[in-house]
Amino acid sequence: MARCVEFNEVEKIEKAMNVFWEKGYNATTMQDLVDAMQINRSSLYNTIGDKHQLFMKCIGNYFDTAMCEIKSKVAKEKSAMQALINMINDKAAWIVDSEKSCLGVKSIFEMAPEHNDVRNLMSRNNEIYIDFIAGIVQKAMDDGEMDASEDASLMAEYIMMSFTGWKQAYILHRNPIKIKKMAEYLIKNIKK
Amino acid sequence: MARCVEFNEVEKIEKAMNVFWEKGYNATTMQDLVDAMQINRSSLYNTIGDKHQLFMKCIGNYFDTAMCEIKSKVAKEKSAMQALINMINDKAAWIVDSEKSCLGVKSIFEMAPEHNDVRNLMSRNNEIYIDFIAGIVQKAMDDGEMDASEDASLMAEYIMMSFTGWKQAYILHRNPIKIKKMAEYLIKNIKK
DNA sequence: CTGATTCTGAAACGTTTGTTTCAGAAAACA
DNA sequence: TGTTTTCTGAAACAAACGTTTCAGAATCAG
Repeated sequence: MARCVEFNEVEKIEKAMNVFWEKGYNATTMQDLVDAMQINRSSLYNTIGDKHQLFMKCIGNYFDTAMCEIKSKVAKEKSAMQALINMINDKAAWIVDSEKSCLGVKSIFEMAPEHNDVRNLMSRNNEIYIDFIAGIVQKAMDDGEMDASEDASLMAEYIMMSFTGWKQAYILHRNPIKIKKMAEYLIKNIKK
Repeated sequence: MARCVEFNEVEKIEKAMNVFWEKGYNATTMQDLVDAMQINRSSLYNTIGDKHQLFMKCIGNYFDTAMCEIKSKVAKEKSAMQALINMINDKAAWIVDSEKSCLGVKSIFEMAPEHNDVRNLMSRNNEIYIDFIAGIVQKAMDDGEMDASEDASLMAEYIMMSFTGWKQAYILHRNPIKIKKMAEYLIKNIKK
């Protein structure tokens, strides 16, 4: 028998993810990745694959983490509307706190338009995420806590898309107060 | 005396802009640019400068064009609120029509976080654009056509940021109807 | 036409890129 | 311990990158 793989793949993927997150796909070199992952080039190519395959695993992992996080946060809250409000405020705080952009958004604009495999993966993931949020929105509507004049999934997408706009504004102006106001205005709009 | 420059710089910049627009900064090669601009490498370096300088001129030109366009469109409309509605619908239609992403947004997410000169230029340009829209919003508020409970410049930014979200959604799902609904919902929200 | 100057095209530059190779170290089993 | 298999590290690879160079063509003034 021979040796077995000695590194935790998920752990390494996470480190690679952070590099892509910070620099974007094209600006990230294999050297950057090898350095950050603390792994040999050969092992990387043998176990994970080339740059593109690694990237795909990273955005997969990014989504899994995000999905996991939102689910656990929502589970802690009884009121659906309150869960949504928390989510919005959390996102607003996260946008302001994090130095980095958002790997999801960054990848959509950099890669998705010209790389079908990236677009398909992100599209599928995004749909799952939206569906989950739509479920909460529907519950908030059913409970009479939220304006029910619109479709739940449209509202879910509307909320999610706002986050992208906020990130853009924050990259440009670095004004935390503005983001806070945006969050407040969004909450006001979706409330009954 | 010697020869003088024989090409129209603005015209060439525009062609370069379209390449960056389609591919993004890092994925665009000098070869792509030389081919599209129909200009020699030497002339390019002698008159405009290197890749980064060319890019800066491109996003400058992008903004100038966008600013010019919005001003002429707004000038045609008497009602401020109607001008805003037209702008929103135009943007929604443009997002669906254009194969390309948006050079502005693309550059903000790809370049602005790590390139201060890009961020500064785009931040300044964006502010000018927002101020212009805020002026129209203010007029719509003064005329009693728009909900005046919020700050005009916040509302202007809120509208602009929505466009970024729409573009993201359209890249992922290519669903024109969804974008149309988003535009309708936005208009409903800002109306009095 | 002549001479001065600038623009042009292609070739060459030195890096940097993503990827592969391969000899040797490390680990598991008998 | 010996054998087998796999993992590791560094070096090497070809291709592509942004940029520079330079001889010659093109343009002007006299």
